[in-house]
Amino acid sequence: MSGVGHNSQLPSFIQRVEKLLEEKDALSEDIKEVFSEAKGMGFDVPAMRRVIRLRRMDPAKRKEQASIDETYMLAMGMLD
Amino acid sequence: MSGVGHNSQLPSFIQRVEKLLEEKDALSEDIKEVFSEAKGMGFDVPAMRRVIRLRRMDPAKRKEQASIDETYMLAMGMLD
Amino acid sequence: MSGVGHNSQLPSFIQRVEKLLEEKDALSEDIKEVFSEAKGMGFDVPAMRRVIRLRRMDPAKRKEQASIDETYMLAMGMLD
Amino acid sequence: MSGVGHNSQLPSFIQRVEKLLEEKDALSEDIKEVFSEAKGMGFDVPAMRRVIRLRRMDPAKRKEQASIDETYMLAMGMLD
DNA sequence: GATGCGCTTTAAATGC
DNA sequence: GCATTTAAAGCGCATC
Repeated sequence: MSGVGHNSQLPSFIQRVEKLLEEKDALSEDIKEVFSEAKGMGFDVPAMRRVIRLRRMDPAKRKEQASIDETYMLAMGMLD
Repeated sequence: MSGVGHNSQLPSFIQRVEKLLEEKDALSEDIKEVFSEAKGMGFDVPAMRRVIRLRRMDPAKRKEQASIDETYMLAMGMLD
Repeated sequence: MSGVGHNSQLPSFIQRVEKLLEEKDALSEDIKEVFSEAKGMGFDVPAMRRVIRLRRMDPAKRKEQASIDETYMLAMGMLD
Repeated sequence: MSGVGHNSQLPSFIQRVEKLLEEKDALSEDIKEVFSEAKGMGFDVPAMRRVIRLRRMDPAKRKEQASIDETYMLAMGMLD
């Protein structure tokens, strides 16, 4: 069974989430505009996304992953 | 070919995006907390998400979809 | 630390997975073709997908979800 | 408007897709088992997935991407 | 060992 | 074909 919450409280929760979602949407728009501007100056947007993802990773974890990847690629003959 | 942009301008773009992403992350955290609070009061969080998704859809589109779905479900014998 | 596996065994595992992935890709292609054919006859593909998704759900679970959704939508004044 | 297709034909399309989906599910299970076996022998499954993804990319495209990534990372001071 | 759940990441699909 | 939006998969964790 689900839903023992008092349903009169539901609108408040829903509206709080919706307000936050609207703010998220606005930020997504802002990000899109930055990428659009960068693209207009000749930058490669997917590459920018990849770099940003790497920068957001923990550096130690990133190095560890790169090390394992290299080991596995070597074992697969992908580095010759 | 990609990347004719002047790379000295890249850090500015990247940093602008990263700042916006941090704000998005903060909002995601806020949303998570609202759902957590709602869950603590007995609400069904996946159901809340479904309702929110419906509310964010264009009403006309929502009705149209529901109508088609019903037609197809009827054709599939799912409504007996 | 990761990767105590004997790397000489890695290619076998990788190739087994890749073969299975190719078979999955072929099936995905087949599915795409069925939808394409259906679309060509006037069917609404996204609606078909929604119906299929519903059919793949456990019926009891589906009913339970629909019931909760209705309760919540009622609480949100979406059913008037 | 959607749905000019003759609905008596819908079940056939739906069932064809569902059959293919079941086959896909079976393959997904098989893949999961291979990874589970590999994991049991000490291999790093996420790393295996990354390697497989790289292997499935077009080599020229992969090289091109790596090159751009390096350029951008250099511009961001991530390679010092 | 397998089940469920929340979160993250990845892939697919839709629409322009 | 490309970009956005949406759905699915995978992973970690907790539990039984």
